Amino acid sequence: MLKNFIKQLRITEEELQEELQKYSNITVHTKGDFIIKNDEYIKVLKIVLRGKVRVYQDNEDREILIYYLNDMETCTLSLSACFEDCKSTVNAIVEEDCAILNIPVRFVKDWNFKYKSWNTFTTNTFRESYNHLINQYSNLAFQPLKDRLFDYLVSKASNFIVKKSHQQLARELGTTREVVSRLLKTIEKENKVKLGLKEIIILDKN
Amino acid sequence: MLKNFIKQLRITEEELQEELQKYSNITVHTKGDFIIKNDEYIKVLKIVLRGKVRVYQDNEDREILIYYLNDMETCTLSLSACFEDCKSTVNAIVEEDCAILNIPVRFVKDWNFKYKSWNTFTTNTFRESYNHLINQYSNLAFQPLKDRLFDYLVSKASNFIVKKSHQQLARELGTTREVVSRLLKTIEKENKVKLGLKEIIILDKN
DNA sequence: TACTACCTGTGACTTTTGTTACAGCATTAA
DNA sequence: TTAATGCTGTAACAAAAGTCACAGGTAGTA
Repeated sequence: MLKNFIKQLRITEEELQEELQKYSNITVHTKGDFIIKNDEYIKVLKIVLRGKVRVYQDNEDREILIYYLNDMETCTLSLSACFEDCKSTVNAIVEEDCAILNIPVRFVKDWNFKYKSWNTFTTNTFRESYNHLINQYSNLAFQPLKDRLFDYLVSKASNFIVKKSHQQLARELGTTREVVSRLLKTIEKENKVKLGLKEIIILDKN
Repeated sequence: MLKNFIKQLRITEEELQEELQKYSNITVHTKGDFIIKNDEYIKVLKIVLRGKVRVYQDNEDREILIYYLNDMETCTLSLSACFEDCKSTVNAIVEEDCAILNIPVRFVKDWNFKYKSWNTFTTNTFRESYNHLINQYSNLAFQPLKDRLFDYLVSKASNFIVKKSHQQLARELGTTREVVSRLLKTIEKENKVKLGLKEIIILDKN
């Protein structure tokens, strides 16, 4: 699995490959495990090799999704923490059993100037995350919840189907279950989705 | 002014200092000038040496502030664009006359692995911007507008005074003038601010 | 002075979102 | 089978934010 990662990232330097072998380790986790907890120090860079992790912020009784980590994705916030010792401001919880590559923070920073491919990797991670977050931000600012919900469904659908409960959707969008139920009903009346139990079928992507 | 920048960023490599001298140029702009326009290609990294620039996204009739650039601050989005040719998704407008350092994108990427101090600079820029944006994001998600407005006033106050019109505040917070006027009035009734013409005095920071 | 362009205040109304409360189903474990 | 738990639907109400309309103030300037 580490080899996949090395390949996917185009880590060509043999020396870096060896360092990765030597200093990183792979851990496995099952659904519901917390990978990162709010207000705890971040000591390793977490890269999801396989599985799915939800990274979110919470606020009293509500939450908002920051991002999902899927196969071969890196937690940008823990990457950021590698460059300055700091506490996490988010939680990360395993949604699908996963294998995680853990790289102690002290290496991540050094490698950044030592290995070109690592430099490219960290820069791209930051860049993509930043652009993604700006989009999220302006959607949150401008789009009514109904549109954000529908767009979210479309983005998360595989084969036009989203297998999530209203509660989950509410969490990820930073709202409440009742509101999601209500909005889904109105979207259904517009013939854009069909609602089932823990399953939503997208009928019309516009 | 370029020397200030070199000093402030701790750019120690003489070779990089020379490259900066050689390839970058400084432009001056007056209030109201657009530095970056939505949907235009980004060709240079913009660093504000002196002055103030407002970077925002717009959406039909409303806007939302992404960030302000003050003395010695770098436009993270144009930095991001240096690593992949792309169009701007924001506008940047001069709010206070300014001097801007322009570095053609092709250098920025190369320097990132060539000069350690440049690498540190770009990484820090990304890191700080990302953290800042995550805060903005979760405030937008969780805080009522009244609290965001008050916090914003506190953050922008110098000597407990904010010299902005309600219209400006509305723009920066992604809302409308009437809403700001109304909220400011209720905050004034709570004796937390005192309203004047184009001037708001903070009385109580809590 | 008179004109213009901003700026602020505010009432009345609408829309969106959140809250409370409850009912009915489905699924799983005991 | 029964109980418990989680999922969905929905009415009724409350609060927050946005919209419309208009009045009056201030400052610059022609």
